[in-house]
Amino acid sequence: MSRKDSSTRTKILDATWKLMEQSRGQGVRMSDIAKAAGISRQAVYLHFETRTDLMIATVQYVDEIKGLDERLQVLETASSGAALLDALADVWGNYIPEIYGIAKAMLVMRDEDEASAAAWTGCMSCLRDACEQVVKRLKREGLLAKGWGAEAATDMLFNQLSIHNWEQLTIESGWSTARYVKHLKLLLHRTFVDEG
Amino acid sequence: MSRKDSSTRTKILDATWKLMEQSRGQGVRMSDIAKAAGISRQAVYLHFETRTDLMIATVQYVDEIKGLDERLQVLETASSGAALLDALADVWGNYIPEIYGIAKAMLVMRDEDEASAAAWTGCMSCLRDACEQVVKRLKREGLLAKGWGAEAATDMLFNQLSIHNWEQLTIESGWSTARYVKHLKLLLHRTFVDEG
DNA sequence: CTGTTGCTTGACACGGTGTCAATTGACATA
DNA sequence: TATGTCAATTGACACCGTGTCAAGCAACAG
Repeated sequence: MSRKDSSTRTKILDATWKLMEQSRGQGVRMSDIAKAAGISRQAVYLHFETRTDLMIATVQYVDEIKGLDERLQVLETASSGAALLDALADVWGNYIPEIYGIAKAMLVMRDEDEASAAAWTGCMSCLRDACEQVVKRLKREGLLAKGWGAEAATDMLFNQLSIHNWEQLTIESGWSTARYVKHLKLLLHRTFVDEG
Repeated sequence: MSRKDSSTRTKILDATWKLMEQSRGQGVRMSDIAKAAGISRQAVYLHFETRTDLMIATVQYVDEIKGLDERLQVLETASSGAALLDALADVWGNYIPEIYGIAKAMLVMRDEDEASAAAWTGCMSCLRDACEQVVKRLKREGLLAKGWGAEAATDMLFNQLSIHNWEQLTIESGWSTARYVKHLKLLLHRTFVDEG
């Protein structure tokens, strides 16, 4: 498709993705990636200038394949603000486990790397937009709970969807994804939806 | 007091703490700490075997001085489960900014270091206990909202207090601590307290 | 005067990232 | 068939941060 789809490049991206998922985004070296891709370590640098570069490219690669954007489009069909909240929790909550490895790697890098931070924020913007839409819809329907401004509610909703939260509840507290989604929905409804 | 209170050791702990707060827990090298403590880099290793060791000791040092335990004792005096929730949000929400630097450093290390993870979990256990107490109290009073078991509510409450959440809302979304505490309380009440 | 204690200095090993130069093998084109 | 180009290989090396080691030094105690 694009100018840069040499099969080697794709092999590297696939290898990176796979290793990141396997090791939950940690302890993966450039040499591991090279080995997994079946090439020399130096060849990786022929395609990606730095480790950061490679990670960002991988995130975009995964994003293209997994298509969060498209998944979020089911939100268009929701019949009410409350239904929107559920749909958002479903889509996102089931998406996280599919991308956790590379996402975690990005979360780690972003602490130390300006470029990673920017790239990640970009990736998350479509989710943030979705949060904003949901809040607006709730407000329009007069169902946004008392005490929440649109802005604060958006920030908080977005915050509730953070990967760290999923991480703590599933990996640390041992929740299943279904349990996570179920209680997330419960929290979101009680928090944001006014039960007239 | 204890066997290990040589003034040099304290100097190192103070320097580590200060640097961690200044740089938000990142990019602090052993040599930086040594310089800040006014000693040679090697002298640090005379007191702490590894970087991990030093971080754990610093966390305990800060914990002793800041005394989260004692602060949480005001919870004893709360008149109701709902008041407990507020008190918990107040105490913890105002505690985080005071220890964010070293806490962030631990959060980063714990991803790669088993010992750090264990130490951090230990530090957080008193907070988790507090969460459990609050939930139990709510339940006893019949005010724990429908849909929540004691266990799930505890996990979720603890999760809501995570430093990552504070980090995202304040540093990323620009909230003040007061705004954070206020909306945290709002969320906690709506989520967990049954308004008959 | 001797030992011990706490620290200094300087050198070094290791692991991971990133760079560089020389080489090879495949393929296209004249 | 000769030539040039492109992608990849090999091996060496620099840089950084952590952690180790050995030798030395200054102060203080018996």
